[in-house]
Amino acid sequence: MDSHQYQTRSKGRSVYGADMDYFSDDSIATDNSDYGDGMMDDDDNFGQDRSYANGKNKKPMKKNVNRAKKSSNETLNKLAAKDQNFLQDVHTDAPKDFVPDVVSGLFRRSDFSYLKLKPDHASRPLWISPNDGRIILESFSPLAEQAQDFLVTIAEPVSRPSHIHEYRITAYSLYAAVSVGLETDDIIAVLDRLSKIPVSPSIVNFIRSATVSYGKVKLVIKHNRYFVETTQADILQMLLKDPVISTLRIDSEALPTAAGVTSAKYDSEISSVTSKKNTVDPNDTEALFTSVVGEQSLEDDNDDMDVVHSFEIANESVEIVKKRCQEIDYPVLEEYDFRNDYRNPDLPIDLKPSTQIRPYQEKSLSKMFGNGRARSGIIVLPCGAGKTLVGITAACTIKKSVIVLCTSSVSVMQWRQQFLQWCTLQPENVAVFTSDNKEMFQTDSGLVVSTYSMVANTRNRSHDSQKVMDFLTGREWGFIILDEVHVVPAAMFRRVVTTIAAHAKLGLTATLVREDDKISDLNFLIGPKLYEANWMELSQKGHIANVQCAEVWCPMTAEFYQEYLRESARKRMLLYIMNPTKFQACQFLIQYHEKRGDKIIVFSDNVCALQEYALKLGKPFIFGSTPQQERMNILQNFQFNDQINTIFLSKVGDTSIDLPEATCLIQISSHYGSRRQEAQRLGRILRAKRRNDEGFNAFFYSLVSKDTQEMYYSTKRQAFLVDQGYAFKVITHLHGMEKLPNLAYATARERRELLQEVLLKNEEAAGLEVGDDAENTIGRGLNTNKKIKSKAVRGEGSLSGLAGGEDMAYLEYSSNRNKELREHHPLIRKMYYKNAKK
DNA sequence: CAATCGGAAA
DNA sequence: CATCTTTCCGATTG
Repeated sequence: MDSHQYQTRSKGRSVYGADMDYFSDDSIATDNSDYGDGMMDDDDNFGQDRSYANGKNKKPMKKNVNRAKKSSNETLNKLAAKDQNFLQDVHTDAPKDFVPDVVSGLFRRSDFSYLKLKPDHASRPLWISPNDGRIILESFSPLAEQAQDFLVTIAEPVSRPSHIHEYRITAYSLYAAVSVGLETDDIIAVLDRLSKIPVSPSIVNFIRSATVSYGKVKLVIKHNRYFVETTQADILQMLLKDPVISTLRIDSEALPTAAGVTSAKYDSEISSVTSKKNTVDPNDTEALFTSVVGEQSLEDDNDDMDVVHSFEIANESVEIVKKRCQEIDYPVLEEYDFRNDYRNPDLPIDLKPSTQIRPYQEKSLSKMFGNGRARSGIIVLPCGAGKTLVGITAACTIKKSVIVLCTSSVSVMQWRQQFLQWCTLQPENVAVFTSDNKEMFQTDSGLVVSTYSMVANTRNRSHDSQKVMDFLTGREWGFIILDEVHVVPAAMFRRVVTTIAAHAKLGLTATLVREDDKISDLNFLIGPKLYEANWMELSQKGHIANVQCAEVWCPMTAEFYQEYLRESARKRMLLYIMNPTKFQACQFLIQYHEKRGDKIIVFSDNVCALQEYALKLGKPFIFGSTPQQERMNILQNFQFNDQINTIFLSKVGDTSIDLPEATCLIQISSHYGSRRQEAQRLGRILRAKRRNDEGFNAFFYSLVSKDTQEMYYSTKRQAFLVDQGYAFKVITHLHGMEKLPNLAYATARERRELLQEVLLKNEEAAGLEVGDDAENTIGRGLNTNKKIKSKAVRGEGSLSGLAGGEDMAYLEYSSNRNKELREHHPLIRKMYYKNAKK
C-alpha cells in the first residue's frame, strides 16, 4: 500500500495564501468515498493524499514532487516521504550546499552519498544524519521494537507514522538518557550497532560532549534541607567557583542537624558563610575545595564511587541554582533515596493484589526507579492509558507522604477515588484540599489531593485555607504527583514547586506540546522526560482504542461563501461554523453512528453554534454555565439511557469533566490550531475498547468548511496526532446524505433564514458591549443607532423576553441566553451604580 | 448552614 | 488575540 505513507506523511502545514486553487488540483480526488458500505475501511480510495498541505514555504507545492517520490527507489522514497520541513531548521556546521540540484526534501541541501553503507545495512534499522542528529528508523525492521525502546530513551520522537519514524538526538534527550542511567559509551555502541552507516564522528563527539556533564550533579533533600551533590571533585570545584552558585552556598557544618531551622536563621547563616568565604583565596582552589567538601560514604549503590561531595543551598535558592546549572550545561538531577530515608515516616500503602500493571506502565516506572532511587521527571502517556495508576504505583513504591495536584476539583475527586480503589490506603490517611473541602490527615503520613490553583494561590486566603497551606508547607513530602503538567502555566507551577518541599516529583501528561514555548520550563522545574509511550503501539496491543480519524470537507453553500468573502475575519468564523452543509454532515454522522449503537460526543468551541446545533437536533448539551446538577443529569443519561446517545459539549469537555466512555467524536469547531486540544479530545475516546475485534472501534471526525481558514487550522491541529502515527482520511462526500429524511436546511429558504440569523448574530455580538437592551429600563440615550437595529430584528418577542417572558425569549434567542445572562446583568448593575452616585 | 451569585485571576 | 471556562473567595440568600 504505497500511498499509505503519503497519507500519514501529511504532517501538513498548509498555508492559505491568496491562491485557493489547490482544490481544483486534480491530485485531490473528490467524491470517491463510499460512505454506505465499508465506510471506514482502510481503503485506498477512501482517503486522499493531502498534497495540498505542503509547506511552510508558501509556494503551492508542485505536484511532480510527489510524483517523483512515488517513482523513485524504495529507500529514497521512504526518506523523501517524510515531511518536507526536514531541513528547515537544520542548525549544523556541515556543508549545506554540496549539491545544489536536489532529488527532493532531505537531499536538497546535503548530499549523503559519501556515507558508506555497512555491508549488512539491510538488516540494520537506523540511519543517522551526521549533520543534525536526526535519526530515521525503519519501523518495519525486525529490530524495530528494540531499537524503538532505545531511541525513545536517548532521542526525542519527532514523528512516528506507520513505516518510518523520525527521532532527533538533542542535548536534552541525552540528558534524559543519562539520568535514566545510560552510559555514554553504551549509547554510542548501541547506536553504532543499529545504524546502517557508521555513526559519524560529529555525532559521537556531540554525544560525548553532551553527556560528559550530564547527570553528574544531583540535588538531594535531607532533613528538609537541600544539598547539591556530585561524585566528581572537579565538578564540585567548578560549581563552587561559579559566580552565581558560590554565593548561594550555605555552610552546612555550622547548622544544627535537627530540623525546624527557621528561615531567619538560614539568612544569618548565609551571611556568615559569605563573609567567611571571603577570607579564602579564590585562586587557591584546594583551600576552597576542602573548606566545603563534606565527604560522606554512600550506601552501597550501583555507583562505583563511594564518596560524594556536597554542599548545602537554601530552600529559596533552589530554583536559581537549578536554572544556573542548566545554563552552564550541568543540569541537576533530582533524586530521592527513599529506601534510606528513615526520617520521614512511612505511609502504609501498597497496591491491592488484584491490581494489574500493564507492561508499558511498568516500563515507565522502571525508568523512574531504575537505580533504586526515585528520579524526578515527566511520564508521557496518552489519556486513557492509565496515567493515574502509574502515579499510584509510584506512590506505593516510595511509601512516603504523597501530595497530588490536579487541574480541577472534579479530577481531585477522581484521584482520591482511584487511590482508594487500587491500593490499600485507608480513607483516614487521605485528605482533600479544594475550595469546598479543606481536610488534613491526623496521622503521621498520608495523601493530600488538591488543585494547582489552591496551592499556588497568592491572593488572600480564607482562614481554613491558610491553615491547610501551613500544614502543606510545614512538612516534608516524599512524593508529589503533578497531573496534566502541560496545561499549567509556568508561573503557577513555579510557585507550587517552590512552596512545597517534595523529594521526588512526577509529572504526568498526555501531550507534551503547547503552542507557546513554555514547555521547556518544565524541564528544569520538574525534570527530564522519563518515558513517552507510542500511541500506535498501545492501540495495536489493545490498551487503548483503535481510532479512525477523518476530516470531513463540507463545501460552503453559495450564499454563505459569498458572505464569508465579504465579512471581516472576526465574523467569518461564525459563518463557517454555521455552514448548512456542515450542519447536515453533522446530522448525518450522528444518525449513522446512532444506528450503529455508538455513543457520540459533539464538540464545539463556539457556544452560539453549540446551542444552535443542539437545539435544532434536539440533543442535550453542556457548556460553561450549565449548572453542576444539570451536567450530572445529562452525563448520567448519556451513560445509561439508551435513548440519549449524543451529547454536545463546549470547551468544558476538553478538561475537567468526567466523561463517560464514548465511541464516536465529532468536532464542529475548535480553537484555532491547538494541537493539544485536538489530542485531548481524541483522548476522550481512547478509553473505549468495546469492539476491539472489529478493527476500528472508535471514530474521530473533524468537520471542516471547505475553502475557509478552518482548513488551515485543521491541518495544524492534526500535526501532533499525525506525528503519533494517526492517519487522517479526508472525506469529501458523505454518501447518502442528501437522501436523509428530515435533513436540516434542505431547502434554499431555510438556508437563507439561517444566513440571516447568523448575520444578525454578528450584529448583536458587535453591539453587545454597548448594552442594547438595557435601554428599556435605564440606558436611555445610549447609542440609539444600535438600539433601533436591535429592536427591529427582535420583533414582537423582544419586549416580553426582556420583561421576563423567558419561554419565548429562550426559544427565539436561545443562543444569546447565556450572553444576556452574563453580560447584561453587570451592565445594568453598573448603570444603577452610576445613577446612584449621581 | 447550605446554596448561589459576582468578582478576580489564570 | 479575544473569548470561554475554570478556579477560589466573600457576600447574600432562604
